[in-house]
Amino acid sequence: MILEVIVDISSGSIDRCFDYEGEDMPLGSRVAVEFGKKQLIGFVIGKKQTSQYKELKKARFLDAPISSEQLELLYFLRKAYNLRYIDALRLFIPAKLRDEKDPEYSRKYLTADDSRTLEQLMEVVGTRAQKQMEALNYIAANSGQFLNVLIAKFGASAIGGLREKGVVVESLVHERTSPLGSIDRVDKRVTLTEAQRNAVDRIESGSGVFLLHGVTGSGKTEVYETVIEEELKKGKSAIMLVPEISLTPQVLGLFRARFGDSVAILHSGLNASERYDEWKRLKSGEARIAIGARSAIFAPLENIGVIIIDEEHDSSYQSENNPRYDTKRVAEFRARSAGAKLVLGSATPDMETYMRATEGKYQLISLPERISKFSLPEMEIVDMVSEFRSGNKGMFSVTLKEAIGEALGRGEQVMLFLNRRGFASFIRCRECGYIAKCEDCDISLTYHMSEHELKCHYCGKRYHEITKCPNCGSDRIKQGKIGTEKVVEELLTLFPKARVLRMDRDTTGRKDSYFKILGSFAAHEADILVGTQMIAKGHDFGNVTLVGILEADAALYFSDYRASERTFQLITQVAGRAGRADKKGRVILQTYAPRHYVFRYGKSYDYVGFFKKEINTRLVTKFPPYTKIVRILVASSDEQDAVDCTKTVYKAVQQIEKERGKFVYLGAARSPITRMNGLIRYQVMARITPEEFALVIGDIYSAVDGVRPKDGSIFVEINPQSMA
DNA sequence: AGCACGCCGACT
DNA sequence: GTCGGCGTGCTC
Repeated sequence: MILEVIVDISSGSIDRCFDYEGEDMPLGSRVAVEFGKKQLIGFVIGKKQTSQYKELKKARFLDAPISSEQLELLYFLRKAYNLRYIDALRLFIPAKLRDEKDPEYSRKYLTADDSRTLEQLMEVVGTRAQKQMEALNYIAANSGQFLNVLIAKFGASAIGGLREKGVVVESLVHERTSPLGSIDRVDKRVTLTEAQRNAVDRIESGSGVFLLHGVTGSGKTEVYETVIEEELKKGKSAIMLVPEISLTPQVLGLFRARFGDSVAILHSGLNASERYDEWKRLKSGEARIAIGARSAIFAPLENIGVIIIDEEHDSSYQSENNPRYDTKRVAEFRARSAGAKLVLGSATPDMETYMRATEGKYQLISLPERISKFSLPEMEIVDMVSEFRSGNKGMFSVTLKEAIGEALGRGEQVMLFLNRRGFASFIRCRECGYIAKCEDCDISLTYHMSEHELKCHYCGKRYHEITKCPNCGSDRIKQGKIGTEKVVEELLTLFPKARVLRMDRDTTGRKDSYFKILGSFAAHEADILVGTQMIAKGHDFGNVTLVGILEADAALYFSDYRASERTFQLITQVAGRAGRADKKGRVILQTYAPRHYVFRYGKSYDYVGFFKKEINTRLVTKFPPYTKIVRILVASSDEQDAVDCTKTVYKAVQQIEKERGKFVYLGAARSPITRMNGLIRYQVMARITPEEFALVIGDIYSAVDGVRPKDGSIFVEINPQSMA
């Protein structure tokens, strides 16, 4: 039998089948092959009787990790995102299955030789070897430790000395960092509210895609859990996706408590063998619920009954690095091909999602009421322009200062949000709140220091630098951007006794420090938490009664068409942090644009009102969901090469436009971040109506594939989440 | 991705 | 004369 095999090398020129000889085996089988002179893993995606090649090498069957349903998904991914076979295949299998030579992720573990007493061992080591003695004592006191830990602690030579002297014993230990030992299922009988019951019934009796639009605290989670339970009863399986950031131990604990061992959790904290274990439990059917961040959409489940995407508006569902894909679209495809339902849940749905719901493409289910009697906190909007005019030049308004003082006085906690996204800085007049915007796109302009120009990132239009406000003539016009450090600094001069924690990109370099900071704030080891929107999600702190948003409008002016939408999401999310149970919360929102509609609707938690207003703006300015933004990013170490490649691509896309129809916009320019990792970046931007997009995207992909920067990369992004 | 083949500059 | 640079082409 001739097998058509995709080998495990990700390269454009090898993205095709190679023929091998082998026994009959199912499609999706994993095989061992010799490719050139290398031993590789490969995947069988086709079978045939004859080959045009004479001398075929043999493929050895290993296992069959990919189902036919997943293979369908493979072809979808390939077509929709121009992915290579192997890049898509890799999504379906844990890393472990790619490198078998890696034994069992076990680590060497050293223990003191227990056939002798510690005294005897110390004698062997000798008093001269200080470091070794120290290490030996440590090992004995802790009844052993991993080799790598010991080396990090005492140095390789000291540990080497102990091993040479034979005073320690080595063993291999399979390590599990987070023991997933059996957990008993707690039969938590939740009584659903009428609205929740209704939602469950509609989902269970229907099919297709549902948008579960529920305000913060309306109990979406119970709906998800009940739906999953019902599907399990029908003998089906379920996938539930959550934003990476909300995969907290608490959330996981809740699901484990409800579903016990039938849930497999795929999160970034797992090491390769833990991930493999969870994968195997799903593959074997031992676990029938997969919970995880976006990549869990590829979980090896059969007979899927429901796919749930919580916080569906979250930007982490869009993969920004290869392989690039949009989880919601993948989920929609997978649900349809598996005959499963898809439930998208959010308090602030994505514009596109909600539009589809209004068009009847998705079924809209609303949970308008909060479960608990406590209403959402009151929002106060403080006008920073009048604050500035009346002489307060600081970053805290009088109202906020007083409120912080009061909260601290009562021993309660405060969260302060600083809206700082991306790199771009907008230009704002501090006297009147004027913002420099593009005449054509109504998007804030970005100041480019090197060229002393203002630019629109969506159409590339350039404007002269301005030093005087065109609106009021003031010269207090400058880049509006403040950092968390400055907030903390000013905070400490105002409240010297307050214990302040800061959380942003800089303080959360390591993965676990994020949880550490939140944990320490939850334990009331600090009074005030200052951070970017990172702290807006998940995590409820019972003692937080005041939330301040310092630059509530900052996100409005990032050169991004989603600016208002993101601001609305942020306000809603942040408001959910203030006040719980018995303590009434207060939200203070500082802005230079108090009359902007996002605040009007945000204040009253009126998503639908906001949506209607915003969707109209999108229609007028021709942004998604009324268009698709196609961004082709060219990166090269050589400026001229980057320019040449960009020109070639631009011309090719221009040709496509000429042949297939009219785009809303097409242009080429330097990328907003011109340099990244030593590469010069240029981009071609297009805005295309959805109908035309379907016609031309294939051609655009092939045009891009035909261009190859010498030393760099080129790729296509659809509706990029950020323009960096 | 690797690895081989292949054609031009500075060294024993 | 040779060692070695990395450009191009191939892997069933």
